Amino acid sequence: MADLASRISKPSDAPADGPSAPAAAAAPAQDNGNGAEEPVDDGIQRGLIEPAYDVEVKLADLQADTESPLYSVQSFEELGLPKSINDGLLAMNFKKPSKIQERALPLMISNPPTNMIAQSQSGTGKTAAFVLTVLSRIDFSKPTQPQALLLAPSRELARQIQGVIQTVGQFCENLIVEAAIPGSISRETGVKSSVVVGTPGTVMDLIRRRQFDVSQLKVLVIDEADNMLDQQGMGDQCIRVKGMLPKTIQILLFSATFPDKVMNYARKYAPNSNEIKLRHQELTVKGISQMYMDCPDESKKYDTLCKLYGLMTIGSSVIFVKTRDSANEIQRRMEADGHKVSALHGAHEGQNRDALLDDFRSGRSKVLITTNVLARGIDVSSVSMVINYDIPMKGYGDKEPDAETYLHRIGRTGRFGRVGVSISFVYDRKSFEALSQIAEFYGIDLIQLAPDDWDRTEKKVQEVIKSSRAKPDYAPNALGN
DNA sequence: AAAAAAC
Repeated sequence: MADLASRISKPSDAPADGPSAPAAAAAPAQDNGNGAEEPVDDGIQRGLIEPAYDVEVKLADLQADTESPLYSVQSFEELGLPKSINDGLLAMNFKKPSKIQERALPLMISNPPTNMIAQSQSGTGKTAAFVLTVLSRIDFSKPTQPQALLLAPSRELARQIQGVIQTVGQFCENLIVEAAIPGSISRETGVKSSVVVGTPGTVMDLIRRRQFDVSQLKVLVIDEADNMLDQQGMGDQCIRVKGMLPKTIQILLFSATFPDKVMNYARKYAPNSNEIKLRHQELTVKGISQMYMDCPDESKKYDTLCKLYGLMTIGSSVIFVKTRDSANEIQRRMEADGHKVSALHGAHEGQNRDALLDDFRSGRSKVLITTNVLARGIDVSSVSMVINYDIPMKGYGDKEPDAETYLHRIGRTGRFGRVGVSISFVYDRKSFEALSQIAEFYGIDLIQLAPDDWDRTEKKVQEVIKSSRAKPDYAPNALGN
């Protein structure tokens, strides 16, 4: 692959240009119209960023006809939730609803229950929004009667959501939350909780074995819904699961991305929904400084990765690769080269996966090499750098860049107003053009880094990462850590 | 040509 003639630019080249190139950051002044922000000259955002946010709310016919529903709330108290739930929010240091929460929550908790399709940038509080809705619908006097079902695309995300529900609901008496993931539900007893968070296959299995009584379910939440409904296999399972649930169940679909094609499925799956949708130019998170490294050939990607190790461990970092095998291979080589890294993917045992992620969350491990299994939803506030070792491609044959997965991957940093860095590796025309198309899709510029100008790379990355260590003054992450 | 998700 070391075809020097085919690479786009030498490391020492001036920033790439041309309409389809990821142009070097061209001094976008951040101006929120109130003059409070200093213009910056390098495209790097510093400190805590209040996300610019333009929601488009489309009301379901039912609610468009009524005047009563609140369209926006300024505080959680206004929602009129039980004190136990408000106490949970307080304990998590959730002081004020995020944008998505203030718009979506009143629509979701109102009666009669109405379906919702909600889109919001990564790290802006979607999880807490649907968790509050779920808790608002639970009758706590029936603690072992399943009343809410939440589906997620990976065991890691299901466990994380389970943790958020338990934390927000810590003052709710008799709240039991179970994860329906492989190995978690006892074969003897079956589901014995009011809230179930699971992956589609296991949930299907439990329902078929009659170990999960779905007759009293009030609400179905599908997180990462575009992925869940679009994926072959998971899409079918989601449809079958829905077919077995009460017809009146409230359906809530959440994601940071909803490609047009999948929006059609979503509207069929959750008919007559309220909708909150963003234009794709508004989907990138301002706090994430998106960079790319133009490597001379594929083998230099590994060398570059090793050079970045010192910067990766200032905070925590996630390295995304295409396959399980390359995750293992890079881990093996890095360890042989004296770096401490771990690798998490679907070939590992469930318990091993749980332990690896727990170590990463707690900071015991700081560099995690992984596949797309962790691209979506995973919330670890200390992640200050995301590396796209391989540019995400969709479908068979790697023909098309996967802009949605790119956005979800980089969204593992810059959570809740924090700042972070993403570095995408390109090394040939194909990877360069793929990244260019992604940049064009979102209407963004990427900051170019050159492998042989290490001083500049270090400076660019450090500027962001050091400021990311500052404590946020609002909205801690969804796990409250 | 991948990953994920069930037994």
